[in-house]
Amino acid sequence: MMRPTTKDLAKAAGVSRATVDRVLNGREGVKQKTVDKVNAAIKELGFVRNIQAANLAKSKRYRFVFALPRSGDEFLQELVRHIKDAEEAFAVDQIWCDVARIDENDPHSIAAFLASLSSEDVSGVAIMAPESPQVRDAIFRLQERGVAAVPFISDQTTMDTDWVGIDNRAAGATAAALLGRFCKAEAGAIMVIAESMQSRDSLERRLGFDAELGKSFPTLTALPSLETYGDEERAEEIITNMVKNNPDIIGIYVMSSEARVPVRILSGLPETEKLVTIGHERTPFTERALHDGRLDCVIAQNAGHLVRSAVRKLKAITDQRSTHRQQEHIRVEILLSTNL
Amino acid sequence: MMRPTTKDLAKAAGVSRATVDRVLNGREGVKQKTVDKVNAAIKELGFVRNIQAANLAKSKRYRFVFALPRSGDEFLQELVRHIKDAEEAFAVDQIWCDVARIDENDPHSIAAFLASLSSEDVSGVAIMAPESPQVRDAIFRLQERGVAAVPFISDQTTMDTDWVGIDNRAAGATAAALLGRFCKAEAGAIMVIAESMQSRDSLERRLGFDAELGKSFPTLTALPSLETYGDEERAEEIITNMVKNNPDIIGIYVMSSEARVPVRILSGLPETEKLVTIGHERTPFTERALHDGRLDCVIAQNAGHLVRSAVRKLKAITDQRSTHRQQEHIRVEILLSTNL
DNA sequence: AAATTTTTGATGCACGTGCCTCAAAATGTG
DNA sequence: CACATTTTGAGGCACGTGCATCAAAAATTT
Repeated sequence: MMRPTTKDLAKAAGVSRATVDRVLNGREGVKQKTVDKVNAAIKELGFVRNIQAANLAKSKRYRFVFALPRSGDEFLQELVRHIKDAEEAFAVDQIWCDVARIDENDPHSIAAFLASLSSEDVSGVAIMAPESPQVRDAIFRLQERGVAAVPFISDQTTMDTDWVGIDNRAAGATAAALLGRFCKAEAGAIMVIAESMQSRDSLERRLGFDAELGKSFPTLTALPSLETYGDEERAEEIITNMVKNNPDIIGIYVMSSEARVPVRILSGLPETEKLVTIGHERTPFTERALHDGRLDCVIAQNAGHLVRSAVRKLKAITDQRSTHRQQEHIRVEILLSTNL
Repeated sequence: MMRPTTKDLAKAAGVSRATVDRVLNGREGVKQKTVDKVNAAIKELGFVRNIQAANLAKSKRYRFVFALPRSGDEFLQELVRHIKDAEEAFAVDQIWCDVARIDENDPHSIAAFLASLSSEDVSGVAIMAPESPQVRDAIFRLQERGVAAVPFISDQTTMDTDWVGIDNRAAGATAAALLGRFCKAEAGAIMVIAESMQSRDSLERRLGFDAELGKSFPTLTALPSLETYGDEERAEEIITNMVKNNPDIIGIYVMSSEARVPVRILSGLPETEKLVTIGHERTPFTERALHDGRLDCVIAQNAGHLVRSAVRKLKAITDQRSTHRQQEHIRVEILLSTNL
């Protein structure tokens, strides 16, 4: 019930507390033999450094920054809200959280922002930005300077270990599985609406979607992805066209994380009223849409979990601990009107 | 970026650190006027006690006990596994977790067990047991002795504030919604299999199930609940009978948290092979069953979340903090083979 | 006003770790 | 061997809070 302390360690290893300190904090000028002795004692006693006491001694405080895109609709607001909540919840652990807005389409400015952060005043950053060489480099240099970094929701291929977000392939496959099972018709076409197919996230969702549809529902065909580019007029035009030209549409998959515009347009078209429609992310809008039937199902990643997981990961990296993968795995959630 | 300390508080309130200490820890012999002064300063500075430092000073360690039923199959094992994991993950916070097995059907022995716990060596208990007057009383006395307590998965009506578990009504409703949508037939009967309808959990699931089925799928009828009482032979007999006598069964809802026995029996009956089947809880068995199609869907409460939520709640109570409800809300998860 | 009680202040140690200084011991070099 | 260099030890202060003790001040009673 009592954890061994550095004092116990010193006694067990037959060295002084000063030497234990040197080994624990990786300082210079200790003979390999002594290092080994201490490490052996650590193992034998099952010593775990008391981080609370260490932080107290160092007056350490954590400041974590969430770098989020400047543009975005409700889902982004949800994230910001949960970051504010987390700030409160983690206050007892001496953790501060901040939001910084970055221009997602300007890798140069993102890199510049990351370069401006010093480990003096920022312990870690959660970055939501599409991958690009500049950003990847900036993240790398950030880590070299001793600032923890995790990709947040948007993935950076190079650092998949500490990634915080869902498996987008699984998300797409889940959407397909539900669409397939919800559609009563024997055969037909599925309309797929995305914001853009440039991002890895969209591509992976589409891959997962097609794979599952082909495997489990071969009588359903997915139409080519419509890209709205976040432009409302364009969205209206291409969606209306697609509906007019494809009378055999029996289901709709809104792949983008902001479902508001597409769903609003769809509910204005009488042809799509009774079609099975699936969207992404829980927001005030999608909640309402689930209730009144404009959406039949929502595939979501829990915004609160995302934020808290990012915080825990950043803290673990800062503390030089390993994270428990299992605990930090973000689930692909399925929302119906019954389980909100 | 720097939190105010008790020193700052003392200065701001115009009193000594000793008096601040008396007020913060509710000791006797302080004039009301002085108490008010200190409280005003707390508010003004936004003072938050540094729990890490306090625990260090008190050499406080947390020991939490999970009181789980003695009998149970895979789901219980999952819980135990996650408790072991949590033990590791929370070690940095000086938290120890233990499992104690109780006889769920003997309220007297449960009460005796709870009575044996003293706040000296146990900080809190998560209790998984059906409600009964004896247990309720024992929990009450436990709390009076300064031991935190939360109902765990099985609910205790009287203390719904700190309850850790899912909304079973919503779980039942979700099962109904999915069964309804997954069944391609126009009309038919749904078989419902439970371990026992004595527990509140089962009753609430059934209530939610019937409500949603009646509301959204009026052409489907739910048959009376079959109760297996955890007896394999009995289960085989009543399930087989029910299938023989109801050729119009088109879906099956296995309501109990241990789906193994019923599903095994069902897959031995040719009549039920292609029927839509929904079960509860993620276990090695249900995962396999999802993959090979014996189960179409699983409604689950995340065992890891349950455990960690219980630990955080118990810690918050012990620290005399309020918990963030939002964060601790356990979701009704929907699992398909695509989102495991 | 004196005696008593209540309230407050001053001070110091403890918790486990980080970090510093200075001296002592061990090791290596010519 | 003497000397320089590397490695280790001893000790102490700091972090923010809890918990003592003892004396001083203030309020209350007689």
